[in-house]
Amino acid sequence: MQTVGFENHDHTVCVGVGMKAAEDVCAAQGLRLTKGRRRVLEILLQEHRAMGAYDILGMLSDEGFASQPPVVYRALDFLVANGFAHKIQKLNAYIACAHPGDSHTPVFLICRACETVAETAAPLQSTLGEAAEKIGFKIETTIVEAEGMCPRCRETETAV
Amino acid sequence: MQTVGFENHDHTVCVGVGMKAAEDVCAAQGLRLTKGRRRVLEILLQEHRAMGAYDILGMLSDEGFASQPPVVYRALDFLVANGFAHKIQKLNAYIACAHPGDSHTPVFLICRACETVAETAAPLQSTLGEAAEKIGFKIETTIVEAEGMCPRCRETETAV
DNA sequence: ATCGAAGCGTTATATTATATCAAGTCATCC
DNA sequence: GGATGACTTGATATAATATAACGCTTCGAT
Ligand SMILES: [Zn+2]
Ligand SMILES: [Zn+2]
Ligand SMILES: [Zn+2]
Ligand SMILES: [Zn+2]
Repeated sequence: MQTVGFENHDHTVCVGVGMKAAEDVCAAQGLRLTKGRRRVLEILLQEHRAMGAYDILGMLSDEGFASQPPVVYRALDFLVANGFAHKIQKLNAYIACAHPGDSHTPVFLICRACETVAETAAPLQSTLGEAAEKIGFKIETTIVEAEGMCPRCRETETAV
Repeated sequence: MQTVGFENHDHTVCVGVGMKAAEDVCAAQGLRLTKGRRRVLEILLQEHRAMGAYDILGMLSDEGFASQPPVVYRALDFLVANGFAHKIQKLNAYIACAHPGDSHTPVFLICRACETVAETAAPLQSTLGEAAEKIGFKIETTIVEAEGMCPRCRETETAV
C-alpha cells in the first residue's frame, strides 16, 4: 500500500483502476453501481482531489442529471459506505479511495495551504484498539486526518 | 494522562480544574478570557459532552447573552485555538479538553449509540510524523476520531 | 405478473458556519 | 488625561452543508 496524492502519475490509470475495482466489488457483493453512482465515482477519480458535494452536484447538473442535493448525497453515501470514496471531515469534502479493494483505515494528509489531500495508512489500528479495549470501548471505524504542509507548498512557502 | 469520559467522577472538580487551567494559561500568555468565552467553557465543562454550537448558543441566549451565531462561534474559536476545547469533526460538535494545560494530540472515542465522547491519547504522533516526512509532508496537527460502542451501550446492546 | 426492496425525482427544510461593518473595550504611550 | 491601535463585541445578512418526506420507477425474485 503506497501513499497517493503528491507525486505525478498517469492519471487515466487511476480512473481505470478505480472504476474496475468498484465494478468488481459491486459484482461480487450484489451492489448496484447505477448511472449516477458511477458518474460521481468517475468524477472523484478524474479530479483526484477532495471535492465538496455541491461541486460535484454542479458538474452532474451540467451533464443533465437532476440538480437537487439528494442526488449527490445519495451517490456519495453509497460510495462511502462501500469504501469507494472517503469523507474528509476537516474539509467537508469527498475523495475517491486511493486503495480500492483493500480493507484499510485511511490516514489523510491535508495541506493547509492548497488543500491537497493524500491518502496513506498507518499501523495504529491495533495500538488504538488495544488502548480502547482496556476501558471497554470497542472501536469500529477510525478517522485520522493530519493537517500540515505538502512538499510543493513547503517549497514556495515564504512566511511560516 | 488518563482517559476521561465513561467512568463516574466528581464533576465539580472537572469544572474547577478546567477553569483554573484556562485562567492560568490565559494569564501566562496574555489572553483575554472574557465573559462570553468563560461562560462557554463553563458550559462545556459542566455538560461534559460534545455539544453543537447552536445548543450552546441556546443556553447563552437564555442567560441574556446575544443570540446570534457569531457569539458562540467566536468563543469556540478562541477556546479551540488555545486548546481549552476541541471540535469533534464527526459530530460537528465541541467538547471541553479533558487534559487542559498539556500539549497533546487528542484521540476521541465516540459511541455511535449514545454519542458520548471520551478523550484519550495514543502515541501515534511520531509514527505518523515519520511516515509523512518520508514523502515530504510536514504534519502540524492531527485529528483522530474513533467511532464504536462505549462500555455502557455494549451492555445494553441487543442487536449488533 | 406480481410483489417487495431498492433507487430516483422533487420539494422543502434543517443544520452548521461565515462575511461584513459599525461600535465598544482595553492597555499603552506620550 | 487624551490619542493610538489592537482586540473584542453587536447585529444583520447570507453562505455552505446536509437531511426529511413522499410518490413514482426500476429491478430482481418468486
Ligand atoms: Zn481508501
Ligand atoms: Zn500544498
Ligand atoms: Zn484535549
Ligand atoms: Zn454509548
